[in-house]
Amino acid sequence: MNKGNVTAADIARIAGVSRSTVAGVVNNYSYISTETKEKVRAVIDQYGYVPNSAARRLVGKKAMIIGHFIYGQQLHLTNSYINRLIIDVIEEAQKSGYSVVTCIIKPDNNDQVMTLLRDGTVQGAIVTGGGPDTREIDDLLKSGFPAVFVNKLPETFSLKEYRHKHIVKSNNFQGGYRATKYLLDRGHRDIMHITGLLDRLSSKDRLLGYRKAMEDYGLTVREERVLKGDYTKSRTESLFAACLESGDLPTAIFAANDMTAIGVMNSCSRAGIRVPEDISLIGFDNMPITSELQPALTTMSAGDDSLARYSVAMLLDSLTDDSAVPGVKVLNPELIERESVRKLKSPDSGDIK
Amino acid sequence: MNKGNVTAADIARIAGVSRSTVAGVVNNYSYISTETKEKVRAVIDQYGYVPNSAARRLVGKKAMIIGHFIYGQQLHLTNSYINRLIIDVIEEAQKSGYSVVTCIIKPDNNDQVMTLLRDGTVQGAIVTGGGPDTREIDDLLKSGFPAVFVNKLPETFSLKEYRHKHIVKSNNFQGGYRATKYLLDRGHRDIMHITGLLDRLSSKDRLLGYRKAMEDYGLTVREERVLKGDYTKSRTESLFAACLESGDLPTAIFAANDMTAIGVMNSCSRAGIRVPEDISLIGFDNMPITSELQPALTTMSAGDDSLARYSVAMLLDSLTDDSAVPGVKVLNPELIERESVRKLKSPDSGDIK
DNA sequence: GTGAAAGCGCTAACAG
DNA sequence: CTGTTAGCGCTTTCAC
Repeated sequence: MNKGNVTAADIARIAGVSRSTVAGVVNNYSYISTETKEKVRAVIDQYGYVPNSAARRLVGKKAMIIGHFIYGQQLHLTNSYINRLIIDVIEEAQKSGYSVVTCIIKPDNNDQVMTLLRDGTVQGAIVTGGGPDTREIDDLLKSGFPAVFVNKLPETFSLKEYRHKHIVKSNNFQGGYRATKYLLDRGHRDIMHITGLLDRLSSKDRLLGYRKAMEDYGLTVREERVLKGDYTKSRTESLFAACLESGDLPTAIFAANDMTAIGVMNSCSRAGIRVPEDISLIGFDNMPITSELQPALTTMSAGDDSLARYSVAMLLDSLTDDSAVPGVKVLNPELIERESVRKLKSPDSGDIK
Repeated sequence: MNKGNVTAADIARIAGVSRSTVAGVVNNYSYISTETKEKVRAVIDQYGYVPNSAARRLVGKKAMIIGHFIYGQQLHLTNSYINRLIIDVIEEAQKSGYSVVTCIIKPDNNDQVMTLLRDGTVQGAIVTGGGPDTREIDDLLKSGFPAVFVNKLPETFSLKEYRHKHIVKSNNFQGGYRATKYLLDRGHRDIMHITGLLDRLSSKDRLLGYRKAMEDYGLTVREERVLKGDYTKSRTESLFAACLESGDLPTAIFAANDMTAIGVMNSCSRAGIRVPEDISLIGFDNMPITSELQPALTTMSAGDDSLARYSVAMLLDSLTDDSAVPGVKVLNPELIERESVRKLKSPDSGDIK
């Protein structure tokens, strides 16, 4: 039909009005008569006219595009909650008429990202992910550029520099605490924790939550019960193999993420140890697959789509409303109760020898 | 520092040259003297000048943005290969300096997508997903707009209308055939197939491949051995429960996707049937989780990142090179051999009673 | 080699 | 209520 290059001038000529009238119709200005609007709109529809976005942006109109910038690579391998966040952010933004360009930041593509941020393609940014910050991008984000950080504080974070930014984060301490408390409440005393990468704040916090819960129950954590993992299944399995060999098994394990929990499940299965009959297990992240496992994994949910909901909402607010007050939204992980934890009849001796 | 609104005119003034010289430096034109380039470039770097993308697009420069349009919703629930494709496409495009706006097409957001396609935001489109086509978008794609369809042929597909489009697809027939043949080669004769949604071409083809393989081995397919599933775990489990009840189990099952295979695994586990000792199992899709299961699932890979590689390559080619010949790239699924299939000593009686 | 001028398609003042 | 005019920031002839 047409090649998509119908212009406002064309419409104006065909409809017998001026170019500004066409603009008025497109932007639905109130001072255009209803009949003119209808007439022009008919022509617009007929010719499939859509205002060129570059031209409107040039004259100061918003482009309705936000950026989602994710630090880190090998996303499908680590299979973290970020996979889900990517889609949730898109769906959430679309609901408000925004589109999102999702961008994966790697050590070698800073320039590309910088350009995207500076050349006006995106109006604002959602920033996530665990990789090391790149100075250039971090610097830019420190400027007045609208951004919300999701579960990510730049390494060089200082309250002063970032005070005009929004932050959405899950409370990993609380999550670790609740997970552990859940096990404690079900009678477990000898509880092992397999950590994630401890240079990540999230892992540290989950560990801290675990320790606090144990402490609150008057239990001392034996350091052999804290296995330093890295969120991967393979590392978990080698870690756990050593534990199996020693024959000194806990009654329950709090795994720092679901992948780790899966590693434990597999190790147990191979060793003839049953979950939850012989050992109870709780994960973290609520990966979609966890509900499909046998047994279904009890785990902590960082809030599912609420991370995306809040991030997008906060960003769009700050785009629309200049007076929007930057804020910090903390989401408390929720326990998803399934089948991998068993209630003990009477608490075992725990750490008290 | 600056607010990102440094303009070419600013740079020109500061560097003491004209605006067109700045443009010449930015675009690295050969007729600018090296010293001028260096001088101007220094100023550009210092002030962090980046040409406004809207302005350059307006004068006919490409914006280096492509769209990835995905029909369908609840993507994280069905957990198909599309989740991975989304990321792979982004990474692949970024390698060539392109950014991608990923867009999920739902029944109620056609307008938004139409606009994105028509207003010049994206130069080209990659189209995927299983949902019902929307006429408006389909129409547009039928026009001269550069697009590649990945595992998706519009319902109204006709070779003539789409002959200028690129198509990347996995050969599901071949995949079904190879999966079944693998089981046959390992001595299985009584092989069940649990299908996906049969209104999807992919499911139909996988079923056809299964039938053909059986036929090539001189076996007749008993129709009770073809269970009509819908790619979900829950449906699979209810389907398989009936089968378990009857006591008439096959020696091997070819599941139309990994989720279905997982459903079978769980059902078996609950019924005390071991995989692969009692029953062999092969899936389809090579979801990341399949390697982590116990036993690790043997499955068919649609080519992992090669879908994204080919799609992006084809699209970018057709953007850069007008004379690029549209083509169809068919990817043959590959067998990922893991632990869920057992080799039978001697073929059982199969369907021959 | 470099600068001046035109114009991409749109919107926003300002006249009428 | 509608048309005219002037840019938005950039690239690109075309003179110099």
